[in-house]
Amino acid sequence: MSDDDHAKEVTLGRIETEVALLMRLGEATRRGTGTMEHRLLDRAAYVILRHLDVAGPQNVSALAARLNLDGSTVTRQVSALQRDGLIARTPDPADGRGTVISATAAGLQRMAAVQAARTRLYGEMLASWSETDRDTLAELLHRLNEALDARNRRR
Amino acid sequence: MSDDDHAKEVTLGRIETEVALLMRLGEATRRGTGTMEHRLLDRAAYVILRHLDVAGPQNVSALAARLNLDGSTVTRQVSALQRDGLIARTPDPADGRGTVISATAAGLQRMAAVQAARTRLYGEMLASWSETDRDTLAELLHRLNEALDARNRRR
DNA sequence: AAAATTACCTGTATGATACAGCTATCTGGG
DNA sequence: CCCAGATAGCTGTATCATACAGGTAATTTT
Repeated sequence: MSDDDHAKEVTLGRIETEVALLMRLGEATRRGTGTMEHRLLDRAAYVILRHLDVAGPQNVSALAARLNLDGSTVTRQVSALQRDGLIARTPDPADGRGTVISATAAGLQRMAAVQAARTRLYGEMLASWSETDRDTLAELLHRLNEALDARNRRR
Repeated sequence: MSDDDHAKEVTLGRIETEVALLMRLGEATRRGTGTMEHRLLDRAAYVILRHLDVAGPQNVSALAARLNLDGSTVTRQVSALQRDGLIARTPDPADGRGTVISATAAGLQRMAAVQAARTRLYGEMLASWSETDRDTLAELLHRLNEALDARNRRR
């Protein structure tokens, strides 16, 4: 193995390490902030509402595919969200089997509150960072996610 | 709000979005690769073995504190790992209450295999990236994790 | 119009985790 | 030296997120 290959290997190992760590820390953070605004929405509820916000009303299968979740999981999450009045189910006019899920005003508001709390948290944590570094992090994370997503979908 | 503040806000929002997405994609990837080398170790087992590898034998409480997990969770994970012969429990000579957890050769080997598989995966996914970008990603993720960790511990 | 597919739901199982309570051990102030 | 309180680890129990398998109803294909 050449020196270059070795350096590349080391870097990939570091990325692997840091992503694994981030997963754990992210979990812990989500749980730790539970007493505050976060407990308002659990994990899946948040991502579902976010997705409905950016992508608009859609049916369960579309959500499941987009979020890499089993349909049954989304069904249950959606049921819980409906119980809490955060989403509404309406029959799909174009397909009698389908139900269209749409976020309610309350749901969007709740989601926005959690989002704001989290953004604030990142603001505090990254207060000492340069704007350039923050920007670069956002950009590289975005590209990493694209790569992960592409890989997940391909297989 | 000044233009600068606004830009900062936007960047933080992007980071929040991308981290949330990464959590979901990471989960999906972990599950999706389950048929291969990954199924050899479940999530917590991997991080425990990794930590034992880098930080050496230690007792349950130390592991729990380091990994931001409840002691009971670590106890159970460790029991499963012991059942599979991947770690060994020995009484702590310095403290009759404690048990020292150490990775076995089999455990380290298993962990290394998973690590290699994941590193390979990142290599494929990030094949088109420049070495500079990969390096920057590793560095910024590291700093992000430090920030998250500091925040978790403070509270 | 029968067959195949799709959408959603429900039953059931698994895994990771937390919290509360237990026992054994340790430690520091009288 | 001894007891009160702290600590280490374990076990019981609960919750949550998720998957897979199977069911029903509606749709699409042939």
